[in-house]
Amino acid sequence: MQPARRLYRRESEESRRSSLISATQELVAEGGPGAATVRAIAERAGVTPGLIRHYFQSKDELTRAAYRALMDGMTAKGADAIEGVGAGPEERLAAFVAASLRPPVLDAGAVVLWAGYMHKVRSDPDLLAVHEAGYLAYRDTLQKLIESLPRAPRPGQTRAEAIACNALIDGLWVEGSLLPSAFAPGEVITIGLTSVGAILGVDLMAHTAMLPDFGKMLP
Amino acid sequence: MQPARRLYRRESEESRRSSLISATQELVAEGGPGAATVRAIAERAGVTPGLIRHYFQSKDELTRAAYRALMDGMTAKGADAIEGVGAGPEERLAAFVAASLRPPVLDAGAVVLWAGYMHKVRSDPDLLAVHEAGYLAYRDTLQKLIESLPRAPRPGQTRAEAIACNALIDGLWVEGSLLPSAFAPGEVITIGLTSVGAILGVDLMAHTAMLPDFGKMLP
DNA sequence: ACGATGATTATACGCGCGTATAACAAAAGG
DNA sequence: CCTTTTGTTATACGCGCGTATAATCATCGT
Repeated sequence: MQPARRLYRRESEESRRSSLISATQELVAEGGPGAATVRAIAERAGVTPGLIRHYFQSKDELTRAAYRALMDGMTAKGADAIEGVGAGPEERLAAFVAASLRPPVLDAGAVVLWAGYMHKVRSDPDLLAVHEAGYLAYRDTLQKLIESLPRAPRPGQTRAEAIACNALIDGLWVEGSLLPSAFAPGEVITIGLTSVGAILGVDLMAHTAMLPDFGKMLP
Repeated sequence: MQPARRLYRRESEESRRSSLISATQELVAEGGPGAATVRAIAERAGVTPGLIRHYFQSKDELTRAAYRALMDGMTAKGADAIEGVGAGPEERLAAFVAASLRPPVLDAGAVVLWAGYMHKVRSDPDLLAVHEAGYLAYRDTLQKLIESLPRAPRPGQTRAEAIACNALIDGLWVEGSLLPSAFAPGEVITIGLTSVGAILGVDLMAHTAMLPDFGKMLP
């Protein structure tokens, strides 16, 4: 008598693909790129290893899909944050900055995941394009928010400001996620708002009334 | 007749260790953590794989040594930049910022190397300590430079400013290295100096006369 | 009810990994 | 010049990797 063959249900292609992509992201976030083996991914997704190659031509293709999904998700969360927020340009910008420096965007797993793919971004033209598109999309959103501020900028000024604010937010995102214990609650958001305001010459801290749970964090 | 045994020279422990560490760093920078196998490292260092285990108890120990060396090297380069620079606080700060945003610190290989170790930083207490020490040392240097500026800061202000400037520099370092084609020559340094100045309320661009080759980059 | 379809499982293969250990030879001492 | 020491090479082992392919059975159209 041999062991019973494993029972299973058929699922839609979309469901399987997203399960496998999520499992890949989780494993990379938890243990780095090396932890995302086909066997581990399959186990996390509740299937057997062979199925991966039924939906993706190779592990590399799954890897690319997971990176694409990460980038899309991050920009989507940023866009969500300025949906339905009051009409004031300062308020909208403050909401965007704060959303980028708060979970689920501010998350150690996300940073490790992003970092884990970095070397592939350099060597794989396809992934480089994904990265560049994601980066520029984020920066473009930021630049449009900056342009809507009531100021009279010199030509080329908003581009430089958008790059600077983007870099500032990125840096806070990384260190705030990686060394959360080095910061007081809400400190990262406060520093982000204050500094973006200083770069742009506006007072964003005066427009934080609508940020969820932000008032409670301040001393 | 069997193939001749490979000739070799004996070398000092220090020389071997640093060769192996350099080889590890190069390989991670070029192809990510997965490319730094014991066989590849040994070949790059001009030895055979077994020698690695003569100088390091395990590959993991070599990995840790390589990360430590990266962090030490980066902070050392930052400290070098303010050695022997004119006495003005603004000049010294400008030199420090510029040095962080220019090769050899601004380098795609260094970013990939740094990113490649990120997941280990989270899971290995030893590496986390190295990272935290390096991060805080850099931030501390920055904070001391900020405190030397001719201003009257509120209590706690310089800490927040140092965090912000550090994050800004980090973000520019990453994107400037990863997407060099997205920036004009010297643009990253200009944006860094302008934005750090804006955060601190000083004009650093007025103190760039002593920066090597910087004037030539401006339009 | 049942046969066709293809999503899913099961099994196997070859390769490169990190590691362990024995054989060798280059340098140093007497 | 011969012996000792030990830095270095050579070889092997077991494991887990990504991949390939065959067997199976859940589902669906008729």
